[in-house]
Parts: sequence; structure tokens; C-alpha cells
Amino acid sequence: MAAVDLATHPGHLARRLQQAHYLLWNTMVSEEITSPQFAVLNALVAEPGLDQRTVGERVGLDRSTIAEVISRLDRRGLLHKERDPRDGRRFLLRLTDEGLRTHRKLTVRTARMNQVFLAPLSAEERTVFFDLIGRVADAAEGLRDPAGPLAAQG
Amino acid sequence: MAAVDLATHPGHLARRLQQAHYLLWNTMVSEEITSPQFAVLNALVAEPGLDQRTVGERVGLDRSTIAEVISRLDRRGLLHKERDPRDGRRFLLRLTDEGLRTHRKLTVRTARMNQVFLAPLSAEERTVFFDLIGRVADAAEGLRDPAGPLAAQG
DNA sequence: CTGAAATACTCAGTGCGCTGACTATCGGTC
DNA sequence: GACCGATAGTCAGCGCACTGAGTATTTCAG
Repeated sequence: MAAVDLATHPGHLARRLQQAHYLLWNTMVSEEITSPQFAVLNALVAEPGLDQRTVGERVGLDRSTIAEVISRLDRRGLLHKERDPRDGRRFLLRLTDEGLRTHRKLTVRTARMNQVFLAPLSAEERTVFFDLIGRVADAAEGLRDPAGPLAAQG
Repeated sequence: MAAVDLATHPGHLARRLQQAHYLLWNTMVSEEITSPQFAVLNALVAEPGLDQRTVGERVGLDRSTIAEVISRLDRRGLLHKERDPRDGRRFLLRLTDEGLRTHRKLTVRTARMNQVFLAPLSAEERTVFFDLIGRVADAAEGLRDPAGPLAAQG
């Protein structure tokens, strides 16, 4: 009976939340374009001509993952990559017309899905929900690398 | 400028939260055993002899995913599968001594990690955090299948 | 007792997400 | 102007997570 209650484990809650969202997205928004792919489209609507690394930074994905997501969007013809003439290492990314149309369409559906997803919460609770999750995520993202935390063993 | 603010998109927040947790887990808890794997160990500490499907239900994983997680734990010698003599379709799962030891060790580290992860929140805020996320996840998990939601297109 | 539905599990395919090792380019120093 | 470190991107490998299709076993209707 040394078992623990997972309902007080933020990691487990986060995973369940993300999973539930994934399923709802699939039924209410798109079976083709995923939520991370939409995040990338959105970043490029806000700032056309970003390079891969910076897009990854904006949406919170590492270099490998962002490369795969972008290559899928590229294959679907939603964006195109172009070598930066001023820095041969970079690719500059821009949405195609099709990419812009897709973003517009999904923006509408996403708003609708969020209403359903957040239905259990009152307006005030939603604000708190965003605030609390945002603070925890921000803090944890700022925790990267500092001197081997596995040090304090037990 | 039709771009959207992802900080008010629960799916995006959930993904960031989960990612940040994943990284912290890796540094503070274990590089070998993942958070979902720990959830499975925990479920089997609470209820030894469960079958795969039920474990999946307890921790919120589908049949395919739970099968992979369990086969990894099996390969590591943390649990063993045994055909249910009363129902040849099922495998009954039990932790090995090694599995029990691992669960005990990780329970301690996980508690420590959760303190760090939740550090930005006060005690009251943590309660609210668990409550809000739990309610949204519960509700969304209860939304499965009901008559094709993609129907209401826009 | 036999055939059909239900159930537990497996397998192939796709996508997200990370690390570590590698290549190519750039930028600065000597 | 040649090296050296930093940076952008690729690739292989592992793990989580889902769907859809397929196998084996059980259960229930007749």
C-alpha cells in the first residue's frame, strides 16, 4: 500500500490533459493538421520569414522536433523553405496561400474547440487556469541545465 | 495579423507543461524510468495482478501504448506477465522485487521533484491547480465517441 | 453444441518529443 | 587567409500516444 495518488502528480495530470486535448482536437478541429502544426502556422502568421530554430523557440519545440513538423507542413504545401541568402545555414520560412487559408480555417474551429474543452470552468476559473499553468510551465522551462540536479540523490 | 495568442490555448499550455515536466523528471527522478512507466508501477503496487487493459484504464493509456510500456518494464525485469489461467486472453501483471524497490526509490524522488515543479504556486494555488486540471481532463475524457463532433463544420 | 459477438492482446503505420553525434556554414582571431 | 568556436540543420535511436486491422480466446444465443 505504498502506492501514491496520481491525482496530485502534476506530470500525470499534464499528460492526461494533453491526451484529452489531442482526442478532442482530432474530432473537432482537424485529423490532418495537429495542434503543434497549428502552433507553427500561427507563429509564421505573426512573423513571416522566421528561421526554423526561432520558430521552435516560439512554440516550445527543440531543433529535431521542429524540423520534422516543418517538413510535414512543407510536404503538405502549407509553407516553403528558402535558404537565407545572408546566412547559408538558415532556412527562412513563409506560409503559402494554402497555409494562410488553413490557418484561418483552423483558427475558427480551434476557438470553438476551446469553448468545449473549457466548458467545465467558469470565466474566472479559466483565467486562473491559464495563469497557474503558465507560471508553472514558465518556471520549469527556466530550469534547464543548472548544474546537474541529479546530484542530490536519495 | 490574424495570429492568435497561444497562452490562452489550453492544448498548447498542456503540451508545454508536459514537456517541462518531462525534462525535470529526467534530471531529478530518473533517466531510465519514465513518468508513464512509474504510473504503471504505482498502479500495480496498489492492485497487484491487474491485467493490461485495466492498468491502461487506471493510468489513462490506450491498449497499444500500455502494451509497449509494459513490455519495456518486463524487459527491465520490473514486472512479469503471466497468462490468466481462468481467461486465456489476459495477462496478469505483478511487480518483481526489483520493481517494488524501484517504485519505492522513485516515489521519494518524485515527491521531491513535485516540490520543485510546483514551487511557483502557494499551497492554496496547488489545490486549485489540481482541481481545475482534473476537472477539465475528466470532462474531456468523458467526451469520447458521442456522435461525430466534426459534424458541426464551419 | 455451434456460430456470432465481444474481449484481450498484437502489429503496422503515423506523429510528437527528446538526446547525442554529425555536417555545413559563419564569424572572429591571429 | 587559415584555424577555431559557435550556430543551423540533419540523422539515428528511443519512448510515448493514437488508429485501424488482425489473432486468439471467451461468452452468449439459439
